Amino acid sequence: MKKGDATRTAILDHGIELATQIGLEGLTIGRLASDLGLSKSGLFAHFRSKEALQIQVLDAAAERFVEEVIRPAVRHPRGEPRLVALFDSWLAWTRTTGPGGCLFVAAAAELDDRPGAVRDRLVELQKGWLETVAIIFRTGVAERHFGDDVDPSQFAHDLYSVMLGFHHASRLLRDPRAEKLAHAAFERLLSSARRRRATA
Amino acid sequence: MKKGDATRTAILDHGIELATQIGLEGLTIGRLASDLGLSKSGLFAHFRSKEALQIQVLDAAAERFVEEVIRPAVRHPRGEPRLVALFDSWLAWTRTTGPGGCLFVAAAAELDDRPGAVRDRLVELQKGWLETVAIIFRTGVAERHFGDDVDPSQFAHDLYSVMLGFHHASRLLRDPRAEKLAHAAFERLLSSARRRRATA
DNA sequence: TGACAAAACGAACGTTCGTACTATTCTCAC
DNA sequence: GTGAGAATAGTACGAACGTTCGTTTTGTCA
Repeated sequence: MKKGDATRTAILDHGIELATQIGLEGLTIGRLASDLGLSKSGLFAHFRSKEALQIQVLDAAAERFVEEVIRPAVRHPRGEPRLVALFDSWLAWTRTTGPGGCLFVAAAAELDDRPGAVRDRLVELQKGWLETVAIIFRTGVAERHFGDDVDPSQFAHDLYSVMLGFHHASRLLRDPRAEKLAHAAFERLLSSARRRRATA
Repeated sequence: MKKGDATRTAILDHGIELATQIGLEGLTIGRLASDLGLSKSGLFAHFRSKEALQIQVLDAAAERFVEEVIRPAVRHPRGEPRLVALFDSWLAWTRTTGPGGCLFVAAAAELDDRPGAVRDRLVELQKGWLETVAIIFRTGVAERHFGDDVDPSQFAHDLYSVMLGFHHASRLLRDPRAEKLAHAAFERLLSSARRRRATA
């Protein structure tokens, strides 16, 4: 059990890249196979349905996401520095994943009206991600960087909105100011979450 | 030339709805035809390629968007009230369009890596929309509701980010708090744009 | 090395896709 | 009411889709 796992990994790696560009539904077994120099049936045998392939692509991407975005961030000091690191590594991630930006952003819009196991898995992953952001934010409340009157899940939602906005400006509009806009929005978000100085 | 235009309109109407749910690419001539009780070839004759159909669906949606979102908003007083109205009518729009939310949000993620005439048209429309938001914001600066140190295009970008976040929470996550989260984010955006009272 | 399993192959399936033709039916101005 | 032209239907096409099957190649360990 060695060769098989190697190809499977290669398939998923390329699958992530492809799905980011043309969508999880647009991801095609034939295309995937010919890109990797495999036969359609040979590739198909690894997964036994397209749905399984899609889910495993999602899971593989999530694994990489944890490794490349979350893990590096939690090495930074709790609170605001960790959040800043998270934001930065997320920005880097959208470049890393290949020319398509972030798979999860692409999949979110694609699957939001398509019930099924793939959608369910994506929702799970996204909820987990938002929860992670909220948890990291809470470390900032504990460190007294942020006010305890700020709802962590609201903060997580707002931060993700910033990221979605960046993705839109950067990937669709090809706006060269995208990164600047995102940083400004992030800074505004942070400053509104910081502890009020004099009041109450 | 009367019957033809009627069917064409019906096709585009249903096309908008369908494209919102399954994407502009997933939008299929056969499906569209059978839904409307037309033959594939009969429907196809109205547009002479799928690309033309997609672009006309986009244009039809844009027309409706102006009618349902922008026009009602500009009937409100310049400045902040107009912006609030715009935000509210946009929220209403995501419900109106059918069960799929906003076509443009869905199309944005789908087409961001697919070069072609459809993408070009979408980018045009989106830039126009952001410009409209910026213009409305400027009326608020003129009315001294907002500070003149705020970049209108940054504001437009931030507002659209809030909308993207709402779409994500509402359509993918089915979060019942989606609307509340969006309103809070919008309020935070507004308050940070308002004129500083005492400083500088 | 030989035996057994894992992995990849090639061909075919039924379906659906977009598009190209031709033929038929409908609509409306005269 | 009829004739012209628009609107729709019908049929066929090549390609690609996901999937199944039986076979062949490759890898692994006793």
